[in-house]
Amino acid sequence: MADKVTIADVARRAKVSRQTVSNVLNSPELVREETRQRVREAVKALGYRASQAARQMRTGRSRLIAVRVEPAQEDGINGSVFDRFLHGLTESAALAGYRVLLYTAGDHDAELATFDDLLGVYEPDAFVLTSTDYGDPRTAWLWGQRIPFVTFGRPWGAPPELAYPWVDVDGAAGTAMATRHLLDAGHRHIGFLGWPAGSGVGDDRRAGWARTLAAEGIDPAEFDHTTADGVPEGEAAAHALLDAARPVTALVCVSDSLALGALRTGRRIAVVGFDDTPVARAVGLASVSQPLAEAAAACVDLLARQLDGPGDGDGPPAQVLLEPALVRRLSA
Amino acid sequence: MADKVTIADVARRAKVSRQTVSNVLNSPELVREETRQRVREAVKALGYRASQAARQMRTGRSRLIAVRVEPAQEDGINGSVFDRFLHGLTESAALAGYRVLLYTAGDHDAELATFDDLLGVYEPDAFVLTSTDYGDPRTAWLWGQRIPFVTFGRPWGAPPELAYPWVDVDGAAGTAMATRHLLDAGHRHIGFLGWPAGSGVGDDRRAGWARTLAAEGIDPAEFDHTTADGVPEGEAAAHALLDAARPVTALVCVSDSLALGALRTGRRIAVVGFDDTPVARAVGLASVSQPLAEAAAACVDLLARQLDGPGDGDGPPAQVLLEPALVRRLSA
DNA sequence: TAGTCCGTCTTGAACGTTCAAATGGCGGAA
DNA sequence: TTCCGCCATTTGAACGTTCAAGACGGACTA
Repeated sequence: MADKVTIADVARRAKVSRQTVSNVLNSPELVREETRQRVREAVKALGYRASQAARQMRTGRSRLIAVRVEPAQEDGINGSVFDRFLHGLTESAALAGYRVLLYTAGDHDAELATFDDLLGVYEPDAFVLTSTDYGDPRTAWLWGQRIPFVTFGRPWGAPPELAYPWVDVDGAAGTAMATRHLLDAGHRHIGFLGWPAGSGVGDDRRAGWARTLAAEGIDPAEFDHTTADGVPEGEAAAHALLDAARPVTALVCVSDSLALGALRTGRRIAVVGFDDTPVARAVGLASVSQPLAEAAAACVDLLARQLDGPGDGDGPPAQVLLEPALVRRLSA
Repeated sequence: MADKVTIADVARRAKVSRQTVSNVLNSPELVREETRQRVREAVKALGYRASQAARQMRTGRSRLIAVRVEPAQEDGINGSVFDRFLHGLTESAALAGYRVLLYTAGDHDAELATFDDLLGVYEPDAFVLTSTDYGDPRTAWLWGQRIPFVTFGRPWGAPPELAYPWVDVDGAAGTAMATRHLLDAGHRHIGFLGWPAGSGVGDDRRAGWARTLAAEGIDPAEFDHTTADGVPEGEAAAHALLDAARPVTALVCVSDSLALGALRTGRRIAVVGFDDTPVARAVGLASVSQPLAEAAAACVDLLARQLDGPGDGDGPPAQVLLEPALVRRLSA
């Protein structure tokens, strides 16, 4: 195992000073073309790579982005969504010269403590927060400390002075798309299996379905059914809507779990789920698919703009809202 | 945002030298009890945390464990397995004073290049490799470079001189358990849906089923069916075994994907899958469950033993084989 | 009494990088 | 000719920690 190659080794070989090597790597325009070449050759010949730790000592930048690994959901069907997002994030971060550092935390308070701990020890340059909810204390905390961060998920109900950058997928557009598709297929009584009001994500998805039905002159209220997430819950809820006075012939669901439950009724109805999880693919369930790799790339992009951009945090914090896609399968 | 608290700040406040503070934190037995107290108070009062970057400069230890995020499988059903493992790993690592650093890589060659890159820049102390296969070049490379690592998965077919530490779950024990359960329920013609021979994991799982049947005087050969992974593949394979001269009445499957396919035949047979993925839970599929949190903890434990242990890598590299559990559900 | 050792604490140096300031050569303007 | 400014490069210092070595006092030993 070769000993560590330092910038001094490169300098010696290229017959220049340490600083010139550093300049070639960080501010090449300061160095004469000929010298640049010579240094670059020495770097390549020796296989030199700048030590991140040493660099961090001077610059205060760790080139680390911290992300929380979600505990697998009880239900777990949605686990793969985070999985794919994380994969995309790691890949995009690497391209931008960053690495992803993981942490876990039980609840929000524990997470704030972990923020503090991480910042003291590993000093990540930024955080990516997922699954934001109403009154999320994490965004306010980070904002207060001036720590760069992005959320994957809109700032549901956050005070407007917290104008931080976020990335999200337009859930309403997704359910609208699904509803439109079912209307085009001739359905009129299109139900919605959703979560209880109060979750930003759930309300957003319901809104897309409701407004699309309303635009056709159909009152959605009667076809709306609220339940906790889960396959059995979905099955029960679907039965309720199927056995109503005016039974539904199609269902748009807020999650694949609920949609899967609807399929298990065995009744001949069209069903569309949400998230295009592996289960959906496996059982032929149509579903709204989130562009997770793009979302991850957008997160990294927004962070890089804050971290590597010019002035300190100038320009308006950008927000990105991505369009989901409807994946048609046997079920619809 | 308070400026960074350094060891010198603590030293000043406790009226001792930098080194004494360092000793209180790293080798408390060298410091007099009274002084220790005083320093500890100062640490707490100032909220001091040792900077990992500075520490790394001196000690050469980054307290980082590198793990590759698997690209979501085509099928994706098994994605959540890695998810849960990763979560456990992050948690266990944190308890041992380490953090998990992610990377991605297309194929084995790209991964070797990434090893080199990471080691040059972030200098992780160790790697955790998942899904090892026959003739895996990664273990040999890391071993050659004397980089500490553990694999989650046995060294299938690796030369015996590569006696590195590993953690795995006894797949054969899992399928044996499943088979035994089906025998106890009165089944005799118990089929196996497996992957083509040549994958260590698949062959291992097949072996547990085969030896349990053989012990009952039943020749397994006739009930063995090999296919690629996937739900449709499982459905087709199950049909083949059901329509054979001596049809099976129960199936043990190498994966939940195949088991799900078997369920979709709609025939009345008992089915057991493998991995206890969310899908299994959702559709009531019995499945063999791997203790992933324990496996992750064991990985961290083996690494910590190498990294924080006494002498340099003395003692035999430990191996851990964990027992899976059978989760009974509607399907069996 | 002098020498040795041990327990406790301090001092100086080093890890590898980049920032800030200094150096030296060269061309052009006064 | 002299001086200034610019370009290319070098030098010294600093980031925060731990290692290695040293200093000091007191107890124990010869």
